[in-house]
Amino acid sequence: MDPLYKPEGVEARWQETWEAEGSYAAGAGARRDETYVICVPPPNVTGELHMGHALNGSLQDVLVRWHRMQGHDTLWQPGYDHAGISTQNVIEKELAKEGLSRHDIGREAFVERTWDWLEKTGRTIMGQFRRLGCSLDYSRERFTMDDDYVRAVLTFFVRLWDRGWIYRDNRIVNWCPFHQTAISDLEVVHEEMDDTLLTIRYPFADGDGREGVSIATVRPATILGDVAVAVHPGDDRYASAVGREVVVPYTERRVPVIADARIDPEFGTGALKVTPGHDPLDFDIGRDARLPEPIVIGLDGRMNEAAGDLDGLTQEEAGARVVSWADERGLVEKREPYRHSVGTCERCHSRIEPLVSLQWWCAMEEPAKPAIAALRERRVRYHPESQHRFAIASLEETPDWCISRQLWWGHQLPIWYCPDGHATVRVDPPTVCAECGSTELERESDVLDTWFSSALWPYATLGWPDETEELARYYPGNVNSTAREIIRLWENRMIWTGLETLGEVPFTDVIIHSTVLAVDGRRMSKSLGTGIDPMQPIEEHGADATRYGLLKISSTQDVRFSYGAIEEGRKLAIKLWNVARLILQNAEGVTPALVPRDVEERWILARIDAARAELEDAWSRFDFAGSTDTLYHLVFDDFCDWYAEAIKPRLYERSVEATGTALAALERLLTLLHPVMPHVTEEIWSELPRRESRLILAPWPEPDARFADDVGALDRVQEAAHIFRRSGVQVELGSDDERRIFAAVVRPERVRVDGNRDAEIERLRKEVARAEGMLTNERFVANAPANVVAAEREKLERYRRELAALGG
RNA sequence: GGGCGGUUAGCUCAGUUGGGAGAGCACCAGCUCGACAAGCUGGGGGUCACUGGUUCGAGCCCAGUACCGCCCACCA
Repeated sequence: MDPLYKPEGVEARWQETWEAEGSYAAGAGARRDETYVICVPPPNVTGELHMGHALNGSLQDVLVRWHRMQGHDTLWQPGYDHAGISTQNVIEKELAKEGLSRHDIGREAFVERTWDWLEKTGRTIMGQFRRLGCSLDYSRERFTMDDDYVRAVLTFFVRLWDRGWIYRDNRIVNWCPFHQTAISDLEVVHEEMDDTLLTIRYPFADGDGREGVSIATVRPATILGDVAVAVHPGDDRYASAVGREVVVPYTERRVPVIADARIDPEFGTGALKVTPGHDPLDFDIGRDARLPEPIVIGLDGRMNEAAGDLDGLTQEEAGARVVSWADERGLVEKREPYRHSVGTCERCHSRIEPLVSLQWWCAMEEPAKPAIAALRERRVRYHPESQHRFAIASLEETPDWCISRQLWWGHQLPIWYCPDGHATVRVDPPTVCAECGSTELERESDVLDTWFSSALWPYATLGWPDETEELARYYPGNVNSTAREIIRLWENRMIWTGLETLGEVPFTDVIIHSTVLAVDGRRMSKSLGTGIDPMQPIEEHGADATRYGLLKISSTQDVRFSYGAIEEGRKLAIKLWNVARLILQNAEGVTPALVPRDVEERWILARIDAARAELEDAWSRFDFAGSTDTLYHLVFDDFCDWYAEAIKPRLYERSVEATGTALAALERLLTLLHPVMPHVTEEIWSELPRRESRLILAPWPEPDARFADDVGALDRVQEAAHIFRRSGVQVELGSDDERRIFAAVVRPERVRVDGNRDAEIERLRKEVARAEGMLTNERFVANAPANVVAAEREKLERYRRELAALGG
């Protein structure tokens, strides 16, 4: 064995070997009929691995490797999302470099070009997952634009259509003027912006022009689309105004003053100009009051022909014209600087234009019901619990879903129109209109929201809508793990679509993993320059160390990235490597044999078994941070500092029994570490004698009752060592074994003790006094649980013993 | 504005039915003997954010306050 552990070569070699030998494949090493299934959240096909992916990959891999070792038929499904708007954005930028727009080359060529680009440049993340050591079944990689996946998406659409949940309507949507498409609320990000809040008076139509209702606005251009002014019904200031008419500036249209309970009397003047065509709240108010919905801003974000002589102007220009018109007439009452949050497109950060347009929708009330029930009955559980409550609340208030996008990259809606406007909905292109028999059919040009296809991921990857063997075997799955912000976009939708198509929830547990923040506590983002490429620590310290470090910090909702945690992982890998060398250098010709006879042998096996139980408990609760602690102390404290030191003399004597047991103990240790640090453990495993199989497929240790009672076997020696090192007093030990271990580990002849015996006695006296105080407190003895009191008695005994040993 | 989380050693953070305040790193001292680009042993260092409450007993439970952060959100 190389005296130095060098992760870079070792890790790449095992990753290739495991994949080539089929250890990653579904069912590899299966010894039981039970299945264990996780599908990876499909990353954007254009994306690169970020720290969140790396954490999520690490923890899913722990679960997958752990279950594979338990002999389950394990499938970890990889793949990519076509990421409609995001990918189209990338290709449009490429085109722009050549001075072209998508319209210059046309839809077909654009889609062609997207595929070409993906062929050459896309799909990098699965390679990065491999480098992290993630044991996904890469042979089953799927893409949401694969032919059969497309068929699944269209089949699902038709199913929803047949259910009567799909409808088309003119409603207010978030319009991105750059991408020229509608986007969902969930794709809108709010950013703080500085604006001017204008207070403008709308004079009464039947007055002298000096009286009226004043409104507040930051978007004066939308005044052109005003159809009313609304006030709160209980607002005394405006009680007499309701029912009268006011004149809209510039357009000089007369519009009514109406009352609506959604108005906040506290804001601005307490009166709202109602622009149903360009504001979500106004839209709702307008629909309920049956007001017209004029649209004065076009799809390009500029004023349109409905804006009259302002047609073609930008909103800024039009707004300025309207304001100066009002200013000349003394209608502008106030201009205040105003900082507020404004919706922007999450991809291009253009200011979102709310406008009314004709879109396809999916009604959500009915589909959500079974999902809400499933969550309430805990057929699916979100972890942590707080996210479970959030997920239910999100489903309960899900608005109808705008599923159409005016993009070219994606799943084109399976709807064909005849010249009379009848819609025929089919998976395969129809030849005649279902209603009138016309053969002149034209397909809907819109594509589906990207999340519509991701919602089918757990079963479309298994061949649905066909009744495949895979689907029967691997659906429903077990776990899904993802980021918090994606609960509504993805998790909840997989749950309701799974119930709709297959009648079962797609998984039983959802892990909402930590958000990895930058070292300074801010979010990691490209624009802030706070992002850290996970490939960097992997190259520097190794994948094992990076996995360990990420898991260690994953305890709370938001965690700061920490190089320290990764360095700790690196230390652990090196320590493991070196202790393995110690044993293997002295194990020539010896085979592993689990025949523990001595105190320290039974003790280490008991410690390992206790750690096994702790790991199982932690991982089944999805507590990954806790498990790293267990592993670190098992290796450093128990295995190296006590067990290895205790058996060293026997190793050097080439004791076959001691060495054989050491090899067996090392095997168990490696097995427990493998899910977190697969590479270094497999590398050591491959050096063990008579080792044909791979650790990745080795059985997870069963509980071993033989050692259950031996956890405390070394207690007396450890206690004596502690006293000796602190005070220089050597305690009398009871057995030869104890004396032998004390001599081997503590090596009293080499310890120059400058510990303070008097200070130690003083410390122990205080402890004794404290324990005696508690045990003589009647209320404590009466109220405390029996085991607590017993523990306190034991402590008192021990302190007295130690005190006696010191002659105090 | 709403939801959630955080506040414990110089730093990063554990602390699972309320019962001796912990780890890693950093720092100091000693050892370094046939695994250890190091290791081992020991040590210093903390009003567990603040204020009340419940309890024999609170880092942990309850109420409130203050900061920090994340997510969500149509306040014109």
